[in-house]
Amino acid sequence: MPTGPSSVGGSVFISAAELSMTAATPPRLRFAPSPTGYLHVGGARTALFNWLWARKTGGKFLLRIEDTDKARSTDESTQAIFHGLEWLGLDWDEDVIFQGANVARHKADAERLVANGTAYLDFTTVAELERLRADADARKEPFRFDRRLATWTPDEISQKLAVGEPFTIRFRVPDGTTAWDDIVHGRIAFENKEIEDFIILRSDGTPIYNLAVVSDDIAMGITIVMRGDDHISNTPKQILLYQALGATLPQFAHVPMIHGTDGKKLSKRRDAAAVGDWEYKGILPTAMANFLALLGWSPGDDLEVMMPDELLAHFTLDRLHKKAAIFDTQKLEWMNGQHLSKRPLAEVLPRVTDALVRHGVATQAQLDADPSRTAHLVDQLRVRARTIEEVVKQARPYLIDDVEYDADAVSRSLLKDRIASADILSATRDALVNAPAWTAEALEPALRTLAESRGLAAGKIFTPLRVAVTGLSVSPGIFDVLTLIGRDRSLERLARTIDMLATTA
RNA sequence: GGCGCGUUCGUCUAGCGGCUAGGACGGGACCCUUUCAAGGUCCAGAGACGGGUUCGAUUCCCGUACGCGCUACCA
Repeated sequence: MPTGPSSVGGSVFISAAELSMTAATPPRLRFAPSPTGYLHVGGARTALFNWLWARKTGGKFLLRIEDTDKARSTDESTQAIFHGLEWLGLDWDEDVIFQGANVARHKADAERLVANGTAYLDFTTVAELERLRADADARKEPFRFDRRLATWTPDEISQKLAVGEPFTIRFRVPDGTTAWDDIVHGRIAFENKEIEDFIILRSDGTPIYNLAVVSDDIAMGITIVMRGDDHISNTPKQILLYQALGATLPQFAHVPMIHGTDGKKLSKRRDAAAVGDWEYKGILPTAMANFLALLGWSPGDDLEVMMPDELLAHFTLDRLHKKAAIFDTQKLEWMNGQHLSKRPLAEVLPRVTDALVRHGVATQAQLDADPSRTAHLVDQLRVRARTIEEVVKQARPYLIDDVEYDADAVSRSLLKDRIASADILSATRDALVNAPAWTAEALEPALRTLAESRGLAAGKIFTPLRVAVTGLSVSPGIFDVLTLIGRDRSLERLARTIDMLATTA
């Protein structure tokens, strides 16, 4: 049991210094992924919550790479995790800790536990364990390691050690109940008899997860362990280890999982579970963070679209959810549309230009040649797009000479009455050619006058014109379009469309 | 199987004993309009089930069901 504040004569004494210490000591939190794959959105969200709380309270946010599983850990995964966190804007304090570097301490801690009697040597082999497990299975009984199997006399032990017989170190789970007040769930309790004497050190001298975590969290001075609720059943084991090692317990906060649309764990195949997937799809990091935050936490009112500083301002631990949430791609995209138009242009501009170059829509040199035009184009396009990919798609006619005509737009706006369309486009072209200048201010009256003289609604002129010069039924305001595309290119596309309408059967 | 956690519209959620159960995404209709977005108005849509406690339960307690997690010399 954890030792509480000292109690003398029935009253509890906590010094004023101690009190102010607990209140004022900034928390130390950590994100501890294992580098066995991409950065999962669930992990990213756990990292985000840890980061938010550290930044909000003036505490520290540390990063620990749990690479003790040598078979599955890769350097690429480690890099992917770094990159994903950086992309989301989650910067960490102090040096990254690689768990593999601490195996000596892990081993020493295990040996300390043997020395103080809370752990013991177990010479049972893997094969023997498998046999025992199979037997229990056959009898339909739950298998739990029986401590008596590891009872050897001191003589036997020294003899086994002398011949180099391999052994693991097992933790001796005491009788009783292990409970804690979880920050998100409240009190959670486990009967110790439900927990078997678990291995903490393998026969090759390397640590098992629960030992490594506890040893490192103690060494790193972690005060709040915030992680996925799939770790709830590890927690009593870890608490027992803290106590056996004589360390102060941290607080625990178990945040809910994120599920796929089928209500099950997110799967790579169906759900784009890697944050890198969303980066590639043109989601903005602030939108991703906003969306992820809302999947396990809510500010308590109807606020949804939040910029990073607002997230920080509103975030509190007591509003963390208990319930797993389903990852809804459509809402993410809506959220991204909000951020796309609300974030400063300077922030989204480089992400869009990168995408334009990556998709071969423009070269960096071409975009840099006229920075104000590029900025204006992106600014116009971003308000009506949900993802950067959509911006890229709509940017083509402004950056590429060859217009791809959208078949649907053409048939709806031009081919219904080709004679009339050709006629109106010709008149439009004339009006544009004769306009005093190629500016919105000069072009607009010219086209409005034309519409009036023809007795047409302005839209009857604007729509075919839009399709003729962009090939799309979607675009910014037509005068922005014309100036963005330029006089020569606009007139040439008009001429070509008129030509097409006149000649094709 | 055992243990643990969870359960409000299709989805994300608000609610902290008395609500016409609110908002958002998505869906539908309309308005605005130069197309598309954005924005605005409106519509459909929910407290798993059964017991308690209470004058009164979505809200508190207990069962059941369902879902998820853990149950390795994985993390």
